[in-house]
Amino acid sequence: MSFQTLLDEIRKNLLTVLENEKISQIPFTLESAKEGFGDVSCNIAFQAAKTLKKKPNEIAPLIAKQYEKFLGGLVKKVEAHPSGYVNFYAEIGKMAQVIITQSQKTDFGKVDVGQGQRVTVEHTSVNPNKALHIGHVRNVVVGDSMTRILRQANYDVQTLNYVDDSGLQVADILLGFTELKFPLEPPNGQKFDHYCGDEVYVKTTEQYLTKPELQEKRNSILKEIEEGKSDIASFATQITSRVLGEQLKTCWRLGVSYDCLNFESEIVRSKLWPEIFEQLKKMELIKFESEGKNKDCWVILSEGEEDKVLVRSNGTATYIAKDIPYAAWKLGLVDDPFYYKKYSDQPSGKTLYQTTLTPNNSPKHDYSSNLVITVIDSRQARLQNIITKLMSQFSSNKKEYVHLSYESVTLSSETANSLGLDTGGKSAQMSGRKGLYVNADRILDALEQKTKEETKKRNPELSDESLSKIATTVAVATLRYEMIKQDLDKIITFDTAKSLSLEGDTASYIQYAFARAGRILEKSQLAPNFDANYQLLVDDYEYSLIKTIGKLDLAVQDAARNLSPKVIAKFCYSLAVSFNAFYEHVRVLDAEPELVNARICLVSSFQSCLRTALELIGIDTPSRM
RNA sequence: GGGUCCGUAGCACAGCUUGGAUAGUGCGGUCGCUUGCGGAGCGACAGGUCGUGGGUUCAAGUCCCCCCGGAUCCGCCA
Repeated sequence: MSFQTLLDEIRKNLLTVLENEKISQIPFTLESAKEGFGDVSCNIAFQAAKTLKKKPNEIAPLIAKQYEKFLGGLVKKVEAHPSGYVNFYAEIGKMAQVIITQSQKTDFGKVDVGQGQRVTVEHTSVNPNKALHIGHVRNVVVGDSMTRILRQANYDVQTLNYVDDSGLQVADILLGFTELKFPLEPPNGQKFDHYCGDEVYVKTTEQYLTKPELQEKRNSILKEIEEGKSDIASFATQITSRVLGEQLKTCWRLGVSYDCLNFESEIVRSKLWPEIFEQLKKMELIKFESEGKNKDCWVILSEGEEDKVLVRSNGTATYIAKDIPYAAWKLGLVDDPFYYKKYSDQPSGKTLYQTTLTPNNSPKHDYSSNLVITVIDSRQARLQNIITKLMSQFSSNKKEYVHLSYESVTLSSETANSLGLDTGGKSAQMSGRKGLYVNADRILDALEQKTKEETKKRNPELSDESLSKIATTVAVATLRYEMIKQDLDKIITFDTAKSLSLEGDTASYIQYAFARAGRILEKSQLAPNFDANYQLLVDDYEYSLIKTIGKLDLAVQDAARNLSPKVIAKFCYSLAVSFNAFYEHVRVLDAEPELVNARICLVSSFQSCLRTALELIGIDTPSRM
C-alpha cells in the first residue's frame, strides 16, 4: 500500500475528530484530489450538513481546524475550501520516501481482494473451424488481462478454453473436405486455420444457397460427430485438433496461456447431461409442456421472456443442454467424469492440460470453483442469463456464475470496403461465414512490419534479430491495448489503417516512456541508492509522478472488484503521461550527486511500477524501441 | 412487439458503481518547442444545449421515469 497509506492516515485521524465532536455517525469518503486542490479531498462537510443543520462551507473550516492537531504525519496542511470540501496537502518528501521505497518491494501493487479464493475463468472458446479474427482477440485479451489482474488481487485463478468441436461450424468444413473435396493440405504453406476459415468454410457455406441437399448431409455429419464412433467422427477430431493447434499459436503469440482445454464432444459423451437432466426434473427447475406451442417439450421457464426449449418433442436435447453441464462442471456441482492429460507446453512455461474420457494414471486436476467467470460477447447475454439463473437455483448461494460480457468488434466502413463490402458509410458486423473479418495473425503481421520500420529509423545500428524482437513486443502491445482500453460495453469499431497508429493514447506511447526511463538509468551509470534524500524531490513534475506511482494498488483493486481491465490500461497511460511531463521538464543527470541519486530512484521506481502494471494487461517493456 | 446495451467536442473515448469544486484525454485542426537524458515526445489555442423532457435533491453528466436515435438478442438451428 502506498497512496493508500496517506488515505489511511487521514481516515483514522478524521474518525478521531468526529469522535471528539460527538458526530461519529457521519459517513464520508476520501478521494484523490482534483488538480489544484491538494492531494486528498473529503466530502465530510456535505455529509454532515443535514445532521448539524449548517451549510457545508461553515462545517468544513471547523473540521479543518480540528484536524490541525494531527498535522506532522504525511499531511502538512489541511484547508477548508469555500465549496465545502476539506482538502489535505501531503508532505512531498515523506510521500516520496514512502512510495519510492515501497515500490521496490516484490508485493508492490498487490492487493487482497480475493483472499486466496479460487476462481475459474473461461475465455477464448473459438469454434475450431477457422482462424481467430479481431473480434475473438477482444475476448482473448479481456480474459487474459482479467486473469492476470485477479491473480494480482490474490485470487487463485484457473483458466479454461472451451473447444466447441461438435458444432455445426465444424460440420460445415467437414462437409467441405468430404463432399466438396477441398484438398487437406492448404496451398503455399498457408496456416491451416486460415485455410479452413478463409477457404473451406466460406466456400462451403456459399454452396448451401444453391444446393440445399448439402444441409441434410451436414446434419448427418453433425450427428456422427456427437456420437463419436464413426470414421467421420475421428476425421473431425483430426481436423479440429489441427485447427486448434494453429489457433493456440495465435493466442500464444498474444502472450496468452491457459490451464486446461475442455472439449464439447467430451461433455456430450460424458453422460453429464442425462444426470443433470434428472436432477433438474427432481428439483422442478424445468417443466414438461403438455400443450401449447412447446407441447411435449421440456422447457426452462423464464419470466418476461419466451421459455427456452431444452428437450425437443422428439426427445433430443437442444444446444443449451451442452452448456448447462459445462457450467455445472465449472462450478463443481457434478462428479468430475474426466481424466486429464498434458496437451502441450506453452511459451509461458506453463503446461497446458486437457480433459479426456479415456482413463489414465495421470494425476486428477480440479478446475472448478465457487466463482466462475465466463467471458462471452454480449450477444449471448440471453443464453448466459438463463444459465446464470439456473445455476443459482441449482446450487447453494455461495456458488456464483458470472457472465463477463463485452460488446462486439465491428469493422469501420473503410475497412469493410477494403474487404469488398459496400456498407454505405456505416460500420459492419464481422461474419466468418461471409469471410468478412480482419484476421488476427495478419493484423499482427502488419503491426510488426510497421513497428519494425519505425524502430529501425530510430535505432539503425540494431541487428535485424533485435529489431524483430522489439517489433513483436510493440505489435502485440498495440493490439492488446486497443482491445481493452475502452469499456467492455462499448463497441469497438476497428479500422485497419487507424489501428497502425503509434501516437497518443497507444501502447507504444507507454512503452516509449519506459524505454526513455531506461536510457536515463543507462546513461547515469549509477545504481540507485534507495537510502536517498527524498526531501530534494520538490518539483511539481516529480511529485505528480510519485503520486501516480503510489496509486497502482488502487487501480488493481478497482479493476479486480469491477472486473474492468480498462482501469489498468488507463493507469498505465496516466503513469506514462506523468513520466513524459517529468522527462520534459526535469533534467535527471544535470544535478548535484545527491539529487541525481534521488531522481534516479524515482525513475527506477517508475520503471518497476510501469512494468508491473503493464504485465497485468500482458504488455512487455522493451528497453529500446 | 418484448428484453439488454449505448448516446459527453468534427471523430474516438474517460468521468456515472459511491451525486458536490473548474466536465477530462487522444485523434484531427491552428501555432510553438530540439547545439539538451531518444521529438513514438512536450507546450499553447480553438472546439461542449453531457441525446430530449420531466422528477428526486441544498446540489444531477452521475440517481429515477417518459420519449427520441442507434446497436443487439428473442428457433423444437448450433
